[in-house]
Amino acid sequence: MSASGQLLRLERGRHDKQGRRACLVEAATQVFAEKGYECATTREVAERAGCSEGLIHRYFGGKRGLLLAALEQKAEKAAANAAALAPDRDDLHDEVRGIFLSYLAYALAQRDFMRVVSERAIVDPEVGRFIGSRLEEERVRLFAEKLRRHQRAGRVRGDVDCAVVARMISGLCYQSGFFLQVVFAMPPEEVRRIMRDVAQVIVRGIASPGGAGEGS
Amino acid sequence: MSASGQLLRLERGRHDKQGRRACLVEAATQVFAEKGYECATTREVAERAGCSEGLIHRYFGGKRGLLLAALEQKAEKAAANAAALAPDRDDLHDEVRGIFLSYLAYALAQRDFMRVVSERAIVDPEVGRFIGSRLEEERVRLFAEKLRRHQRAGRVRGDVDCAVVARMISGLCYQSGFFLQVVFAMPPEEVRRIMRDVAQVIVRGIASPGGAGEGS
Amino acid sequence: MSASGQLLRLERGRHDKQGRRACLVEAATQVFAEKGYECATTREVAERAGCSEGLIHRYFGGKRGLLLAALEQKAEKAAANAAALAPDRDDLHDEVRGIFLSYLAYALAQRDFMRVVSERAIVDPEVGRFIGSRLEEERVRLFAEKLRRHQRAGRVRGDVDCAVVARMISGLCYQSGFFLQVVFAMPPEEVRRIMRDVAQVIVRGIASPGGAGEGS
Amino acid sequence: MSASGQLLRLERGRHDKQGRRACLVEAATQVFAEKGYECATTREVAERAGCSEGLIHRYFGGKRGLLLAALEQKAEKAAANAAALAPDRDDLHDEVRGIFLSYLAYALAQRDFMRVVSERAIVDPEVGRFIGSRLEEERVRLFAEKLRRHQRAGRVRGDVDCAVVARMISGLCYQSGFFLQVVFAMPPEEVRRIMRDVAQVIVRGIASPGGAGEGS
DNA sequence: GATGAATGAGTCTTCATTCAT
DNA sequence: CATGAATGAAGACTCATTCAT
Repeated sequence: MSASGQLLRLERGRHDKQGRRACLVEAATQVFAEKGYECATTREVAERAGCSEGLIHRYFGGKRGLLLAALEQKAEKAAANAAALAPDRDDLHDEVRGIFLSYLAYALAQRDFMRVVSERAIVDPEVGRFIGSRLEEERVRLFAEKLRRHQRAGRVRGDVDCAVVARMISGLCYQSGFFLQVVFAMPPEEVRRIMRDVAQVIVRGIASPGGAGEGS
Repeated sequence: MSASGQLLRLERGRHDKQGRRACLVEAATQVFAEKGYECATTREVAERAGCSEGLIHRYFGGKRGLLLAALEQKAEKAAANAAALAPDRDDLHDEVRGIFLSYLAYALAQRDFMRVVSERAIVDPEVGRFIGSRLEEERVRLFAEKLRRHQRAGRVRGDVDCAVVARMISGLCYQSGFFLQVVFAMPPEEVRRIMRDVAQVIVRGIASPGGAGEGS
Repeated sequence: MSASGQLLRLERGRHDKQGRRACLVEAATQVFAEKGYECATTREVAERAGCSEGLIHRYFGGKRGLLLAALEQKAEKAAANAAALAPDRDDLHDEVRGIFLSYLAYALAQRDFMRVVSERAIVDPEVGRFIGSRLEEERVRLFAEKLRRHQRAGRVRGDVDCAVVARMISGLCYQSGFFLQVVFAMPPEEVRRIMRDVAQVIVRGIASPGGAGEGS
Repeated sequence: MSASGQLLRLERGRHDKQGRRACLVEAATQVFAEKGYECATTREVAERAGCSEGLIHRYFGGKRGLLLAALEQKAEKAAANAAALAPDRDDLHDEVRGIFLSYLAYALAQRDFMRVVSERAIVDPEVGRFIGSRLEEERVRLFAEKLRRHQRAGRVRGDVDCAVVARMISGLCYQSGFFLQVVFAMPPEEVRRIMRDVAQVIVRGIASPGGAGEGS
């Protein structure tokens, strides 16, 4: 989102711990996204934040700590944004399809930083668990809540475990949004087509028998 | 599989291009799995292969080329193994559930090398596309074939696009096998439980209306 | 001695130049002893003294000045303690042996700070000269005085230059107490045995011919 | 000795492991002596040796390993030189005085590298023990041998433990040669005067009663 | 053709010191 | 006057790659 936003700048030498931390996290998010974690240098982050390299180590304990801080901030923002991305729909099919399509767009926009997060999550177990328990769980919870609303309205079968379906949807979001589109470089329009069909299969799999879940 | 197999060894200084290449690829697969790509050193690979570092560059053009060669070998093996892992079943539910459960076991066994492949696929676009077009497509094709067999037998609705569902299944395999189990460190039994439910939802979503797709 | 004494503490922000200086010197003595001069950080000293790093520079002009101040304090204490450590004896042999043995015990107790002082004396010429002229000369003077008492009593040959012998004794104290025991890690009991013999050789070398200098 | 000798040089890129190691040890000895251990940089050592920095780490495992190697070489040379420095004398007093005076000259010549060795011996326990067991013991053994020769010739009392006196002499050598002259910056001629007197005291302390040990 | 010696560019990190508040 | 935020210079070490033998 605001990764490309205006970079906060503080005049050099100015005493402002909070501001500096924010600058550094912002600069780090940018540089990591552009260069990847390994290729990013603390020096460039410091330069872009307009402060000295030492501060990174004082405040975050090093390069890794800086990433963790950036992740933490990301998680907070993500929680706030997630709900806004796909507004509740009264049609189950619209809901599921909406989740997929909005995530596909989001993943495309965030591709660079997502690469960093994904890579680090794989390589660094602590980051992996952090992502799993903060970002992933958060999204699963949100989706489950959406599904339960439909379930209460009778649009989803009573014997469906919404948490499981939510996890399935979340996983498919990530697989299609990040892996298909970004890693495997599959054309976005093709991915969208696939996910529309996938939404239909899922909806058919969870919709109440006689129910009015199907839109198309 | 044979990652833990006996390490081929050639006497030092012996001229045997084919043998050397094989030694190096095998050693690289091991070292990459143990240390991760970045932390693995060409020196250790050469040592374990029992030859000189220079050879890695002569034969593979460097560390990256070595990984590519290891990937290529992996892809060949994977194609052979894939079919064997989940034998065809006549019950659709058994089929889908079998695919998931066998993949979960496979991912757990291959976790270390899988980490390397996934990480590199994310970081290195060429590796990403290679994995996408060789490993992923291969698996999707295999799954689609399985689904089409059920479709021809009338167990899968005629209007279902088997390729799409195959891709969905493949994505969910990877997501649950690697991300949930390995990256997010979710307990394997919990993942298995989830995927059994997921299989049911999918089957319900694609089974022929009157059909006998449901087992449990 | 009081290196392990209670650490004086002043409430933060309190204005008390004398107290602050004392706190800092005490904290510095501890930290230097524990970590060595190079590895000690002004930050830790400040933390342990309960004040800010900047004060070290304001009061002592930097890390080196802090060491100098600690040394100065040490020299004052040492002068006071030296006499007390080895009380005058009427037997020459007891006197010399007593000097050695008490120093051996002292060196063992002060090993950590002694390491710092010795190292800095070697590396920093100013510190070297300071130690030479304050600590060393002081001790030589004290020992010479002791010897002259024996000389006046006729127990030491009239043609002996007490200052020289005092310096010799002082040097042997340091060599055995610090180098043999601490640096070369020779077992203390062995060092004591050696120094008892050394005392005898010295006494025989300075005692009046017919004299009653020999005890054992 | 040859610290100021011609610096061996190999043309860059030339393959010569032995030669490179020798170059690096020699260059290190120089640079350590000039700058002190801490201030010496591996970069300068490499530059002066005419090779790349990485070699220091490959061959010696780092800066510390380089010092250890330089020390090892020093110890070998020292063993060879020691005997030559103070040739055997038939007069006991000449012998002892000769040992002192030759050491005083040696210490003055070697002052810079000696500073490094001493400092490191104090700070780094492993270096301390190395110096203690290799250099110190070697010298003590040599001196003891010299004394035993005099003892066999009846010039030294039969009840004198030559090993102890040798250690005493060795300690006084180091104390006067390095500490008095170099660390405490006492004028060399004064140190020589003191040590002549010290020699006399020692000789008087160990010479056979009726013996002809005294020269002056 | 194989070896392994040599390269050298590149990075994180540490800390005494300064100076805005 | 005390604080502690910010500085910035400096250095050891790693490793893929090259090339002399």
